[in-house]
Formats: sequence, C-alpha cells, structure tokens
Amino acid sequence: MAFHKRTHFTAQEQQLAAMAKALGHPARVAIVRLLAQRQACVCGELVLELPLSQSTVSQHLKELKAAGLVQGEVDGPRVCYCLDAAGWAVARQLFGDLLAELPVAAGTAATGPVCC
Amino acid sequence: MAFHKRTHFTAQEQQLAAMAKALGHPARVAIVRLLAQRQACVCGELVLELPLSQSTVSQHLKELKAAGLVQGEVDGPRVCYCLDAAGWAVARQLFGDLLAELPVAAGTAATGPVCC
DNA sequence: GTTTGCAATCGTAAATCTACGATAAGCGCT
DNA sequence: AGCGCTTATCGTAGATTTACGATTGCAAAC
Repeated sequence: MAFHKRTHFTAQEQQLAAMAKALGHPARVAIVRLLAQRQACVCGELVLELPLSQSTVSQHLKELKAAGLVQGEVDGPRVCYCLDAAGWAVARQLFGDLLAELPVAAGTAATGPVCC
Repeated sequence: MAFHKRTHFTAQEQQLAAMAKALGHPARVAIVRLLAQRQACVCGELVLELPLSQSTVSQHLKELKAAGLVQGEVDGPRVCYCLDAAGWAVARQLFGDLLAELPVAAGTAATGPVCC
C-alpha cells in the first residue's frame, strides 16, 4: 500500500530536533534557567555558577545561540546574554504542535498505559 | 557575593535534558509523529516509512523507550509500539515549567529582540 | 522439529559531543 | 602604546552517537 519510505525529514521535524538537541544537556537547561531567573546576561556570572570551565560554558552558549534560543550582545568588555524571544516562540509553537498531534497527551491523558 | 558555583544540576534539569535529548534527532521526532498519527505501533511499518535501516530504527526506539516517551509490547511475532502517556505528561510538565520561568515567552512575547 | 518472519543485539567505523587548558581577540583604561 | 579584564577560539583527548550489515533470539506456522 504505497508506503513511500520518505527520503528526508520535514523542516519542522528538523528544527524541533535542533532545538530539542540544544536543550539536551543539563548544563544548557541550567543556563537557560539562569538567564530566565535573573535577566542577568553576563557570561562571567554563568561561569561562576556552573560547575564548568569558562571555555565549556562559552561553547554551550554558542550552541544555544546557534539554535536561536539565546542572544548575545557585546557590552563593552563583556558580553551580555539573554533569551531570544522569537526563538522561544518558535520552540513553544513546534512543541505545542507536536503535543497537539499526540492523542495521548491531549489534556485528559493517563487513563492507562495500554498500548494497541 | 556568594555565588555557590553549584556542583551538580537539579533532577528536573537532568530529566528535561534527557527527554529533550531523546527528541534531539529528526528521526526520533518523525517516529513520535508516526506513532501519534496512526495508532499504528508496528515496528516494521516505521522502518518502511523512514530512510533508515531496521537496526537503526530499533536503536532509536530503544532511546525513546529509555526516555520514557514510548512503550513497546510484544504482540506475537511483532512488537507493538505506542506513545507513553505518563512520559509525555512529564515532558509536558517539565517543558511547561521551564516556559513559565521565561519572562520572555510569557505569552505576550516578541516586543523586541532587545537584550539587557 | 523445522522453517519463516520480525525485532533486538552485536560488532564496527565514522562522526559528533563534551570537557579542558592554552592561546588569541576585543574593549576600556592609564 | 601598553595593561588588565572578559570572552571566543584552537587544539586535543575521551566519550558518546549514528549508522549499517550480520547475527541472534523468539513466536507462530508448517
């Protein structure tokens, strides 16, 4: 019955995966939460709070920036990081769309772990 | 002023990261969507629709199962996969909690990309 | 019991990720 | 120009991920 064995993934799937991947590390989740809690954007403070070296934190920030979840502005000698509103809107949208497709997590949910 | 340079990440951060990581690959997002669209759980059908070999699909399913997002039941000679309602409830909760912390994505959002 | 068909596991190679120290680059100040 | 502070990048090592073919395991059918 004509299963077309697709040769690629949709753009939505790829972008959702990219954003999920960016959040797929505890350190990056922690960074996001730190940026959210205090609007504090200074990179140095993140290094102070995280159990990671400066270069590692910088690398994580780079990935979050590449995923569009974080923004960095140069502010004099230091760099000011903050969450990217547009990126998070996209993330919320993509994840919401996925959840909407799930019959299971439609809000009622959890009637039972029964499968087919 | 007494930044305690935490030595570990919270349980929530770790579990959210684990689930995000599980969704951090287009193939796994596609698998979830396939399982959602048709309740079809049969592993073989997934292989038919995806541009991946049987062993690779099996590996992805294993990861999704480990993350608690997917369940597998043996049904005769074949295996029946479906979404794990409880796992998705947790994912929804964790992601929702994170979004709630973001001042930026609080619903209004997107006034501007201004940083600090 | 043997065969058949489906799915998991094994073994593997290549690519990517994670972490660090060391080094460079940029900015403000003297 | 030169110095100090902050961040990015480089180079590197080890671990993990991704993908595949080949093999094994299991349940039904013959």
